[in-house]
Amino acid sequence: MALSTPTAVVLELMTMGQQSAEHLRELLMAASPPMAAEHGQALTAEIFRCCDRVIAAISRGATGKKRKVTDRGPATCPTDLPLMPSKRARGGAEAHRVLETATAADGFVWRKYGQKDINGSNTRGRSSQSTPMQDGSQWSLTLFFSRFYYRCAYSGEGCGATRRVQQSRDEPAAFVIAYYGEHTCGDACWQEAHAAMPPAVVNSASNVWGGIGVDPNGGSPLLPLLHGNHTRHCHGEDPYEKSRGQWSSSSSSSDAEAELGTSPILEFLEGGLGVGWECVVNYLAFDCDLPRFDMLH
DNA sequence: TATATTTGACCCAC
DNA sequence: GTGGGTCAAATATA
Repeated sequence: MALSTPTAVVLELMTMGQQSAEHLRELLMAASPPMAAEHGQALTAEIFRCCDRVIAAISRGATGKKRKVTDRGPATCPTDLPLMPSKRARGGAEAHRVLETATAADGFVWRKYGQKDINGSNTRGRSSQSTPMQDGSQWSLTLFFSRFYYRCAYSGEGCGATRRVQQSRDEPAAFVIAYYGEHTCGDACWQEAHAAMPPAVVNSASNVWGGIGVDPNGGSPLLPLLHGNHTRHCHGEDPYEKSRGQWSSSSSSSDAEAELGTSPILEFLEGGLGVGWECVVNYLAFDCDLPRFDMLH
């Protein structure tokens, strides 16, 4: 079946986008004054370019290697004792809950150990749109929130502190960070983390990264730094993918296109959807809410 | 090669 | 049955 996969759907949508852009260009050439037509030509060219990039990226991704299916067999460690409190019980046992809008850095070194899509049945906190296809069927593009689980990098030394990061439903521009347990690794880990943690600063006014340092969180999302216009000016790096790397200090923000490309989805959201989507599907949405496609009819 | 991240699967509470 | 938390093999990266 041609449209049975999200990849096929994206390709179909982008092809439709190309057609629409072509139509728009024709309309602009026919009806607009020279200046507007010139502007419109540039815009449609941009749309074409974005569509091409998305299609190319998706096509590459479709042939990429896949994770091998694991055979874990039955109950791996039936004798394992729970290291954490009861899963459900932890919901009311969190030690600290923070609404972060500036930075997720808290000075500790965290290691990501899991990620889950949350509240798939909850319409609040996600966005969706229906997309009629050329074959008459209709698909909905649904954005789910994901929740990220981190534990202290010193968990191997007995530190039982964990952290849970989730996009705020009430305030999508913020992250709710919940802390569980206490750091038993002492001041050492905190100080060590701070020693290697230059302040991460984003000049939101100019949309240029500045004073960028090493991500101290070992994978924790600094996503609140990446909102809004930053989606097009982050040097083309996926903040999650680069969790172990260094934040780019380049100021060539306008050159994002040339440096994008680590992820088809990233390209899709960075360029393919264009400015109109920028405020909605920023990095926050990019990695927390990978688009999903559900058949309506 | 070591280390960190990703992600499918498992387990458990509700 | 479903949602959420965690595990651990596979994979990526330095």
